[in-house]
Amino acid sequence: MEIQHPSETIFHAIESAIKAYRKYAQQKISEQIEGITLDQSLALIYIKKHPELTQNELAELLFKDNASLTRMIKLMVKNGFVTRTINDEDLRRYKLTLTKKAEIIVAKLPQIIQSNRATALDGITLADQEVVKELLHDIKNNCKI
Amino acid sequence: MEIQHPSETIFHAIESAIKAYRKYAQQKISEQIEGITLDQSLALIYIKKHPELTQNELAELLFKDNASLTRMIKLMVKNGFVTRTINDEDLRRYKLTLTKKAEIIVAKLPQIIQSNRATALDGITLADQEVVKELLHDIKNNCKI
DNA sequence: TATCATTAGTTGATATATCAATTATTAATC
DNA sequence: GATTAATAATTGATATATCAACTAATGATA
Repeated sequence: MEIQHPSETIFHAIESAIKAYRKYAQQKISEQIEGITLDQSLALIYIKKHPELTQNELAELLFKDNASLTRMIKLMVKNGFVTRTINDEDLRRYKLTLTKKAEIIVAKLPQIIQSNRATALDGITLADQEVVKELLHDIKNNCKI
Repeated sequence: MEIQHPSETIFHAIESAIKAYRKYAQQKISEQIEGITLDQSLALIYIKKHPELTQNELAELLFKDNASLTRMIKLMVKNGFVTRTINDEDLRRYKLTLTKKAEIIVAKLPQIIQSNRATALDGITLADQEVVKELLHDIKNNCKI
């Protein structure tokens, strides 16, 4: 049985594109902000905008395993980006809050991220982006078990 | 500055789709073959088809760091999928060869992979796939520094 | 209200990602 | 032919991915 060579598939193209973007975005962030990863940056944005999110919900948004997120949060606390406090309404969960250091970072991020996205999507129409989003959404749904 | 929320972006859609596909593909492989990852499976296919590839070239095809691939190969040798022998023409590189165990696996893989891809791409036209591939290719090129 | 199921989060084990530094070999240049 | 540059692969340090097993708290139900 002859299958299409992996590097010719759409899946290869998808991985290739997202890895290139992540690498580029991380570089651009690192140029201006020290000691933070792309995912940590996104985590800060999410926490700031939706402070009520549970870690599990945050994990899903960031495409991370709960276990990974636990360790990521732990590291972000250690690195002084986030503080964790008890949530009196539900003792299973925690409240995550940005530190001042993180607030300063979050203030800088939008320009960087905006610029990264603009660079990555240069010359690509919004209409095409929507087509791609829909197709990717279909792939995702097709893969639900 | 208000930027588009990360989860609304095309990058989020890309990550979401590829992660769903990888998870699905891994599950389907695991159902039929024990003790091998999706990436290791792809590595076997590449090695079988292009035995002359260096580890660095292989790494690029699999979207892995050279360091990651070194460890992956080491593990595949340990797990009895691959043997490494000296390359007399260039002592810096190695020859990678599939073991019998791996040959049996590689014989089973095409059906599984074919089926996985078909499931993931169900209802999506080839024409649309090409559009997406092109757009992803553009993103990749835009992100080259 | 006692039992059971669900939810939120953690931990251990193992594999992989990433960057930088390093070794060994080969290629290029003078 | 000696020096330098480039290539192939490895290693160390640190972070993350993944699965399974686990604790603790809350919710549902009988």
